[in-house]
Amino acid sequence: MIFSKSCEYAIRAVIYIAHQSRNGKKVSIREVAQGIDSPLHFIAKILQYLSKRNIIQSTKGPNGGFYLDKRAMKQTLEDVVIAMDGDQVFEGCALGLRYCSESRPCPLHEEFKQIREQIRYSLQSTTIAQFAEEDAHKPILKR
Amino acid sequence: MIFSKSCEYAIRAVIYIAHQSRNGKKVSIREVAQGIDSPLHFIAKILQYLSKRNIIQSTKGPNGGFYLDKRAMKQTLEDVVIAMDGDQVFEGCALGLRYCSESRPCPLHEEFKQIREQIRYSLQSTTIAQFAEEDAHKPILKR
DNA sequence: TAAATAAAGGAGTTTTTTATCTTTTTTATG
DNA sequence: CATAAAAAAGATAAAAAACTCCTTTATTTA
Repeated sequence: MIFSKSCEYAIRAVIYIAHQSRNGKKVSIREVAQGIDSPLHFIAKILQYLSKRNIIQSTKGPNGGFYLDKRAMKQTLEDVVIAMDGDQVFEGCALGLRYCSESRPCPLHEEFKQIREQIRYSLQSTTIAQFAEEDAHKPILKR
Repeated sequence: MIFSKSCEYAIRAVIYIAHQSRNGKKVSIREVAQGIDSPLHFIAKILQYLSKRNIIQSTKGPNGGFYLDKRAMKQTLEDVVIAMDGDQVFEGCALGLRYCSESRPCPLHEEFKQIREQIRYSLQSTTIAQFAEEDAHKPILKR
């Protein structure tokens, strides 16, 4: 698995919220959980964390919920991934070797450097805003 | 992390054993653990498992240890990874969605299909035998 | 054949990740 | 201001992954 479960849920949630908030609509924890088919209480924690990290926004009380402001819409999936899993996805050695680096590469270094770069590139070039567009995700996330 | 810790150790161990067994030398658990800087008892379990799965060979008793026969040398790193982590590394959806497939792709499907293919290709094109060669891994695994 | 060596096997423990439940705080509105 | 709606916070719990220890079995060799 490239991303942790938390990170997978986070990405799915951000995509869902982006899509739902295209008309300024806010969504509750319950809606997110149903919309992306994730455990209610677990996604609650994740949303709370993403909110604290300013990846998403939230307001309490009636008509409150989670949404994305303009600034947040400009972020990329890379930001979400880094918030959740840090940058070992892009930086870490495939063999888990601490010493591994450009100057002292492990046997798989060159191969995986490319792979990591491609992962980073893919995530960098996908902005959250793209998911807000009308049928940006015809294949809906749920089920 | 692309691979599990067990898988990382497994790859490192196989590379190490391949290199050591280039003159028919067998290596003990202790040697492997030191050689690749891994927990002794943990790598013992992994080697045991790899041996049962016929990824590596072993003999008991004095002068025994782990080694690789001709057939094993012809395997690729893909075989090692599949033995340890199964094929979700190559097959699974980046967002952990069960429904995700060619006919019903998730929003990141196409991007990650390429990434997974590249991972598979890299591992397929790296045979164990390559690591047996004299300075196939100048940057030694240890430390 | 006894002793030593080395892996195999079985049975834990610890740590991390994933998941749940309950209480508190904030906010809107009748 | 009372009530309800919603997220924030805190405290556990369950499951999985990582890691350890002890006993058994197989093999060599003196």
